[in-house]
Amino acid sequence: MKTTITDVAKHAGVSMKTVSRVLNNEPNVAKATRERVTKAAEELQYRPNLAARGLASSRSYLIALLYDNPNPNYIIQIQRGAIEACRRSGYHLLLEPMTREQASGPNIRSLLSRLGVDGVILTPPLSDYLPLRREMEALGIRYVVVAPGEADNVPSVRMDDAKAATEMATYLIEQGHRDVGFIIGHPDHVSSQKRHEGFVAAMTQAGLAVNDARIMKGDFSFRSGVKAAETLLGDPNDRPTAIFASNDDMAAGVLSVAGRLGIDVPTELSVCGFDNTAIAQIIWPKLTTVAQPIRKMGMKAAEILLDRTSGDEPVSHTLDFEIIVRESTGTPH
Amino acid sequence: MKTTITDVAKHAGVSMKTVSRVLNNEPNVAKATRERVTKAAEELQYRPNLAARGLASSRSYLIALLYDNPNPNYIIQIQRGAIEACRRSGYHLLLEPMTREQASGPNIRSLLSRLGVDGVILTPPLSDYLPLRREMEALGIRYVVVAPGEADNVPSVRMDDAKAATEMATYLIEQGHRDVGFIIGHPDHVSSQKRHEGFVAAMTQAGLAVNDARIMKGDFSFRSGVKAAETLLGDPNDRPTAIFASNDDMAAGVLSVAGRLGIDVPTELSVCGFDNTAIAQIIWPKLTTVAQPIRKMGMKAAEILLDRTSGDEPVSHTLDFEIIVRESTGTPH
DNA sequence: TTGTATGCGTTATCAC
DNA sequence: GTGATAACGCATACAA
Repeated sequence: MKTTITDVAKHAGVSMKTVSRVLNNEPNVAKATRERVTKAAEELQYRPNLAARGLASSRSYLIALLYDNPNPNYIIQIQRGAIEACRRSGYHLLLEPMTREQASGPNIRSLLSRLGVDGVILTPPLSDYLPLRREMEALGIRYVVVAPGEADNVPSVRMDDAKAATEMATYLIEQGHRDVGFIIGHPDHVSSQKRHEGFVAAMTQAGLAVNDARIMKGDFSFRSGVKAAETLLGDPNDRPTAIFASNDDMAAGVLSVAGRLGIDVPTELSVCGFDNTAIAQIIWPKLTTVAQPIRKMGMKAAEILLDRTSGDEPVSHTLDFEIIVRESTGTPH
Repeated sequence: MKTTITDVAKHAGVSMKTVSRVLNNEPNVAKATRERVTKAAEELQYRPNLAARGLASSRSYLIALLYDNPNPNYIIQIQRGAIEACRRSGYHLLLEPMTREQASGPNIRSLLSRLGVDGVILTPPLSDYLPLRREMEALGIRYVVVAPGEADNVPSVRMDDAKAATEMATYLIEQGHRDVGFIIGHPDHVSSQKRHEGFVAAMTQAGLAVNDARIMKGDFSFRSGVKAAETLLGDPNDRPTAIFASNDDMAAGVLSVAGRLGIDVPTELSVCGFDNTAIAQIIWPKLTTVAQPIRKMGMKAAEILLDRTSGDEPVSHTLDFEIIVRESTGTPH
């Protein structure tokens, strides 16, 4: 039924060690032998046994993804990227959703050590959860954090929110907009602050005044986008020609208010968001927005974990975002 | 560093076999011995090694979730449920995203057998992908399909779309609506047809005529919802008092048209969707919709896999949906 | 370039 | 009830 490495060895007329060498692409095998073994493995439909391999090498060929209360799209993309990297190295991805409470509870230690995974990926908000990191370090488990708030001295993968916001605002300015409204995100998120800073930087760089009346406070919700837009667009004689919302949900809120007020987008008003979530494409007109390299972050995180050659110095990678121009922005008139 | 079963045995003054017995809750162990072993394991912070256990028992303690082009929210919820069930049994969930092409390619066989998982969960649209199922059967891998189109003779977990649509429509009728519009989903999805059938059944049961002019064809997209609503609501003198869209995206489209036309929801028009996706709560007014028991389906699927006691007869489970009433529906006036 | 012997940590077999 | 001892399938020193 199950063909083992010994069967292959017998079939190829070599020792199991040689088979092992071939299977793991180790050097020092004659070309002819290698081919013979490969062929034998093929014929016997040999598949290495993960458990046996793991036991012998004291590796699990597994890495774990830890997350809490995920934004489904975000976490799915992280997963995609991580899995892609795993497959290239014969690894598999284990899922471990957990609340902050669980992450700090007494069980986390047993959970982590029981897994016996070769590495762990931490996603927000777990990325900034220090007790969890401590635990991993105590257990000697390699880990990479995704999009941490602070630039700690740990392996991490991130995106430059401020730079992205600057670039998006600059795009708006280049389109000819001079009077741009901005809706800030939830005050508890580091990204809110950074995106706001990035926006201000772009305006300043362009020599444009940042009018406080055009800066609204939101909380990342559709509803808060609606409210901000009602204020921003309330006076027909004093409206910005563009509104930059800190995320897509709020931008969608702006769009709905514009529709209600009979303001055509993008001819009378340009609207852009941030995150490139599903709603950006669902809604109409489709949103111009910033796409975070989420999939790539997941991939890179896994790669860092799987790359055993890398030294001990923690590597921090900043990946490129992308400005996605759709139908919700244009030149003012 | 790593405490093994032998360490625990020594510490407790018994043989490793006895420890194994205790750990696996096997019978034939004196109560006192059992306690002594448990205590020793506790003190030594013993954690069983997955790989070793798997090798010896020829089980992997892993089940795999196969999916293709997932709706993020859907798959995340399936994952949550499956993981919950897995944890209760000391299992872990492996993720295997794959396209239909991959699932039918030559690699699938090696991938499946290499995994050595103890079971596989298939989610739509892979649930109805027969070649994949064949492969699993040939390999002798246990599997459960989630929400298959046809009621085959395989273990499955599903929801009754038609019944849910009937119940939702009945709710509308009970609110006093007599003239209800309906937007059909994408023609390629089995659920579209079933939801339509369910709607018609409710109307018929209530003795209400199903006016063809009130039945629109959509494709599950926001845009198609907009178009359907424009037709349905175009004539101020001939409008339905409620619109039932086959999914939330289309319902959101209806909402946006209503907003543009100055039709107040829910006082002048009731709108409801299906699926309870994120947009149902993001948008305003929040959508009345049908919540599929997605998490539970994932959980049930995993349970079926992990329940070795169940006989050979394939079990099909139909789980309960839930009608979620929010702000987008009310009584007509 | 190839082979032999041993061990990884657990479960399973059988004897006591 | 309990305990030796042999698998499980592979990797890894160490030899040859």
